[in-house]
Amino acid sequence: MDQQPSSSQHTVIGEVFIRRLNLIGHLSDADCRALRSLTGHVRSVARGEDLFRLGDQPGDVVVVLSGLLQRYTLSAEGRRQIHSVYMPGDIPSVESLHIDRMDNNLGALAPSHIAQVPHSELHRVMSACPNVLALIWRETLVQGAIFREWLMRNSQMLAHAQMAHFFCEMITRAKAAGVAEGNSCALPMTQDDLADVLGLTPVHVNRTLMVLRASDAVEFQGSTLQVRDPAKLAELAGFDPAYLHLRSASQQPESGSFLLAERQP
Amino acid sequence: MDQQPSSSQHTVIGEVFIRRLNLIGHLSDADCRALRSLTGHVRSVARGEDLFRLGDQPGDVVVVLSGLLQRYTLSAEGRRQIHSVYMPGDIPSVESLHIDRMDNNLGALAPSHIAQVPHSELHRVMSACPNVLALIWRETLVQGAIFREWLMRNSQMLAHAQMAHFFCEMITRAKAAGVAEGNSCALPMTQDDLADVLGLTPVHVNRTLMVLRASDAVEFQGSTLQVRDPAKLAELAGFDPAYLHLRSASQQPESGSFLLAERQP
DNA sequence: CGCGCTCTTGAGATTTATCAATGTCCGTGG
DNA sequence: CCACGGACATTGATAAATCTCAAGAGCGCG
Repeated sequence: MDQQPSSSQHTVIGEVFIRRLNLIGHLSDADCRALRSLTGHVRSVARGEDLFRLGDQPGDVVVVLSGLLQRYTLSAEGRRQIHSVYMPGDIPSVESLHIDRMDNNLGALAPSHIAQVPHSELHRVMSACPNVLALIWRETLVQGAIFREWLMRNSQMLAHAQMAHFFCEMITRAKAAGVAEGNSCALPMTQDDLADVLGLTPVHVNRTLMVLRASDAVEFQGSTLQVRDPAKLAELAGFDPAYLHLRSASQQPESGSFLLAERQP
Repeated sequence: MDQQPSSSQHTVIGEVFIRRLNLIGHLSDADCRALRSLTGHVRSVARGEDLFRLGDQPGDVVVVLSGLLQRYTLSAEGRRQIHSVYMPGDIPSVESLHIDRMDNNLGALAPSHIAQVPHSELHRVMSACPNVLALIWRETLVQGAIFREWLMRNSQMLAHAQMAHFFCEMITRAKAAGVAEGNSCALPMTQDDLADVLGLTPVHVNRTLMVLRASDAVEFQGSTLQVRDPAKLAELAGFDPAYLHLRSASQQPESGSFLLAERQP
């Protein structure tokens, strides 16, 4: 893994915001200019490391540059529920702008690079650009819509359909973010992690995974998700991407050069 | 049921906002004055009736004055998942301010009275009072935190613990909103509705309910929730109200006279 | 009085969990 | 270069939680 300078990286951070907000709305030139002025610092996180813990009062917003982050809680009996998985280009902790105290944890599922942007920086830009404020607010609401979909998925669907649904969401988001290659994308998480996303047992995840693999719809192995038959997968999952509120579901921007692509040769 | 005038009801609507926002933050006198200027109109909704449907583009925000609302989706196989339950004093559809298209449905679980406030009215107040904007944003984030907790509950907990958890949340929120009487509150929903909250079968809900009743911790009958042993219930549920982000968990305002209390004599 | 909605009960099927062991891959240190 | 350890994946056998189907009971309301 190459060493990242932990100094300020204005351009990179602004571009991530611009790209992400453009996926769910429209930015004016002035908005973009303001966003490019955002400053913060980049650092790397090891798998298993936490950025914020329950009860913390973060002063920064996090941006994922590479790797994979998780938002999770531990239930009373010590079981982990993963609430979200964040891929490069995502902005995990926007809601900390207006909720002071973390009611969950933010950590890394894989070695990752992130940028941290002070709240004050974002407040500065938002008060200058009402439209940016509206879109960042919308971003938090889209994340809320995803929570609802996950609730439906985990509560109402059978294991194989749940899993297919999760894979559909991941590949759709990866394509929108420009971090997919065809119908594949990096998904550096273990079967145990997947179990804690879906609320299943690792053993059952393993067996379900083999069923999906046999159906030739999708494969999840070696930290990579490969969708072999998108139509079949979507049907298994009953997947409708509307809840992601992407401006255009078919959107597929050119590869995101500003993201630190984690290539394993 | 008494007939409500469907004319503008400035005072009532403003007071609901003031009370709700004061539960999760601080309003200045100027904020309150501005909120009292909100206008909208009141109407009643029958059980089973929908206010907004998937795909709609609402122009109003809804405020619950009496009864009980649900937010729900139908899964691919036609199963209903209830994502939220809204009691008097709650503001179900705030997120429609910045998400144009509904990705779920908003309907009534019981005959209810609601007020509808045009988006333009809220935008007017929010642009005059940044603090009101921040608190309304926070309100949407708190709703997101509740989604996360429901995800954890439905994915990780056993039926009886899930149910205890839901009841804990309801009584806590009812107390905070001032619509509880001691350790009881109105909860006008059926066992089938409860099943679609918890992602269980109505049959299993019925059996689990009897277990809880026998444990003498809680009773849910005749549209009323009665918590007999709060400590035992909370322990069963592993309940920690932190995710509700109430300013003070022990807060118990005087009975909300401005809410149209639905009294069944 | 009877109909519809909700609640209750029973018996058996299905899904998923649990426990425990084995297998595989890979990096590290001797 | 090989042995070892650790993390992750796979397998088998059994148990537990929950679902399905089906029928009956209670009760409010027209």
